[in-house]
Amino acid sequence: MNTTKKTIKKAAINLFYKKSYFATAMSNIAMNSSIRKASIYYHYDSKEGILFDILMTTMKELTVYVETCLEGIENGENRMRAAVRAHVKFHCDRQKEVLISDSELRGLTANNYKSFVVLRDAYEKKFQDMIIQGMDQGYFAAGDAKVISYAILTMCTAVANWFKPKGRLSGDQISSIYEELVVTRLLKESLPLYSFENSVLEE
Amino acid sequence: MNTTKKTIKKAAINLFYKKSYFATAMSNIAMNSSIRKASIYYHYDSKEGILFDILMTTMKELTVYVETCLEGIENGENRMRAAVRAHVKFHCDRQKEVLISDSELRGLTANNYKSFVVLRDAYEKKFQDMIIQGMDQGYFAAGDAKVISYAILTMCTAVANWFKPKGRLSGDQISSIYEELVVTRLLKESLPLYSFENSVLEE
DNA sequence: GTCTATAGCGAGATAGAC
DNA sequence: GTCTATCTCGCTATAGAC
Repeated sequence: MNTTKKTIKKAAINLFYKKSYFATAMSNIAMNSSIRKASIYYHYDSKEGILFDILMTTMKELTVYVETCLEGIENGENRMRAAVRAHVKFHCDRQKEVLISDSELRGLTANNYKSFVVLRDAYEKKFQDMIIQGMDQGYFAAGDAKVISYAILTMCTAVANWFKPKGRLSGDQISSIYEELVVTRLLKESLPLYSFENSVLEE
Repeated sequence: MNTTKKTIKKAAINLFYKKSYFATAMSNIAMNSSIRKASIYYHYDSKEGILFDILMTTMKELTVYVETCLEGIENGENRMRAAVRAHVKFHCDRQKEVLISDSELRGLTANNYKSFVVLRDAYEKKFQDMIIQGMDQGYFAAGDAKVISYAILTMCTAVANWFKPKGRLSGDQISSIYEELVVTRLLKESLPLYSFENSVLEE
């Protein structure tokens, strides 16, 4: 992707985040890219094209990032820990893009919407499978796997709603807190007492 | 509020939920209210006036509902349980309005935005205070109270993102699951072993 | 209280010069 | 590849009849 296109995309990310997709005009994007609005159409077919580009690349990069962080980890609990860490970290580092991904899907026409949802569902399924496997094999506490998956994913995703880049805690610190909250508390809490010592010794 | 105004508000809620605030035109609202768009301006000053009405009444009703559900409950843990149940139930029952409240704040001009945020912050502070008190008094496990508050509130709020009115689980069932997830797992998990029996017997 | 008609504006997108 | 100029459309909001 050439420099101008990158500039346009970055300006769009800032504006869609700040004002929302529909409230952002092509002229706004143009002004923030130091270009005339007609020139944008050399790089993108339409306004929706910009949104689609942002959404797809963000979703793909999230998927790749989490996969990279899981590489080489065999143990199921540790994979879950790494996945939560990576998901939360990405949602701190790429706050604007992921918030757009969360709230601007209604800006997509049917086909583009479908393309995006395929990626998102595949991503979410990986988390669900990790949780279900843990429950099946007993290293995570039993529970309604679907609901617990939603609870965990939405909780980790929502970090992007309140994270402040210059706040008290860094993205890494928040990732660590969430790793503990999710895996130690949410997923392992209700192990029966008699197995508690075992589960500690086994790790 | 008269019948016509209620009809307009209800149509707006459906459209803002489905298409977003900015993508909804006054003519859309008019059509779904079986009225001409000019007639809307007899009931509301502006399009933003409709949004503001929806946001404020929803926030106020949420606050009143949760307060009502807490009435007469003294025990701190039980208050937290009731608050989570009520919050989640409301987010199932009033799914459309709360999703608008979550994603359309950028449609408000400065003064209206401030008015809304005052209500929202006051509401969230009640949850935070319950959590902090529980940690101080030791019936909730220690942790970063701020982050845990955010984690809990965003997780419970996000139920509105995936809840399906005709799905497998009712709002009441989901409320129960979340009550357990939040209070038993997230907030009580890491009590040290020696106090575990005590904390069970004391309840 | 609701209507028809329209003002006034800014949007997304295109044409064609350079 | 970027520009100026412009098309066409639909938006929020208002005027004034009934």
